[in-house]
Amino acid sequence: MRADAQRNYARLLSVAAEEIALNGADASLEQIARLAGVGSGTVRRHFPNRHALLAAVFRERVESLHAHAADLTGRPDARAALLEWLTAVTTSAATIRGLAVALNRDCGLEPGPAHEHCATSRLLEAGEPLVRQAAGALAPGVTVADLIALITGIALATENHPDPAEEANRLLGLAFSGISPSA
Amino acid sequence: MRADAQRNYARLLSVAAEEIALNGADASLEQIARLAGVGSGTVRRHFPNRHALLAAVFRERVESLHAHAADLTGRPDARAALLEWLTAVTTSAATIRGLAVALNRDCGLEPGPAHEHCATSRLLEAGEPLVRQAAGALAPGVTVADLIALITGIALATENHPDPAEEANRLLGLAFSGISPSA
DNA sequence: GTACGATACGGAGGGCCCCGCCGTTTAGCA
DNA sequence: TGCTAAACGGCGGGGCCCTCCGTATCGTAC
Repeated sequence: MRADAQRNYARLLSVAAEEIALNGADASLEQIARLAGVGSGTVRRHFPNRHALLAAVFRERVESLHAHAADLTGRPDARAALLEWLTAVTTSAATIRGLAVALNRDCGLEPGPAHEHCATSRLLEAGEPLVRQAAGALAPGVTVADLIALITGIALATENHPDPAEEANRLLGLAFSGISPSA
Repeated sequence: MRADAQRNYARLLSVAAEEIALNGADASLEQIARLAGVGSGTVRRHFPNRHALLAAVFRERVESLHAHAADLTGRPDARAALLEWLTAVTTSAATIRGLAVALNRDCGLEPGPAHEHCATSRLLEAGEPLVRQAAGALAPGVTVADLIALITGIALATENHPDPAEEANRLLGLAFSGISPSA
């Protein structure tokens, strides 16, 4: 990768992060190009579509959640470990504008090599051991995918709330323990 | 309202319903105008913004859910009644393309007279008695708003699933009884 | 230090969309 | 039948996405 390409890539990533934080996942790619001082073609060269840009912007955060999950595996209280991780994911999804949308969208991609390395897949990988560990304490049939879908949904639904993270975590807590537990 | 205006309104509503079912809540307003055989100005005259169009398109369905809730109040098993209604709402939100997005968006409106009569408010009104009845069987602090938010989120998150309604209801069931009930 | 090939860049152009506006048509009443 | 207010259609401005291609720049080989 040429030096100027690297510079532009970094600039774009940083500007895109700000712009997405400001305007959500539908931020204007042309505006990002303008703010980064590059042509619109350069954006599309580095990121062939919006999804690629979102993935790149959120990559670090997703990796950090991945690492967090790794830290939690093997904890004596598997249920608490799972809940801690789910809370961390929820907080990120509800706090970081655009992340929930990005997670939600890459569920709609056709399978393929790109799909295997997308943010959602990384989260599924990360959470799978935690779910397996806690399986005994979970309702039958619960999968990591269910939990990630639920969190994504909760984050999307609380986007307009005054305090998204708090509200999202409250809903997560309700769903985890049960809205109407006395079955 | 003049006769021609009524005709156009009806045509627009019907065309919009099809087009939204096909392309989601972001369907092109100009395309709707074209299909209805009217000018784009006519669309904007009847529906000053996209949200107004969505509200009108989904009005009947929301009213039907409202009525369903009324039918269920007073049932002996309050918990089952609530769950039945939530299931109906979930099925609608997951099946009818664009409805979940519409519900999610009108949470973001500034308060005002329009906000009081929006689809979400109608659902809140409808569900409130059911929640009150079932309060004894619910986790402390649960509100109708929580449940509607959760359902909206679930519907958004399962939009890309092969069978959205089934998956959405499965997630609803999990959240209702608890993902990890043994608290 | 220079010359060259590959790589990356920028921006113009086409298509679509939303939105505001205004001249024209038409429905409904007198 | 004539009139007026309501409703209509579509034009023009602005924005965005996307493709494409001539140009500038980087890095290397000599």
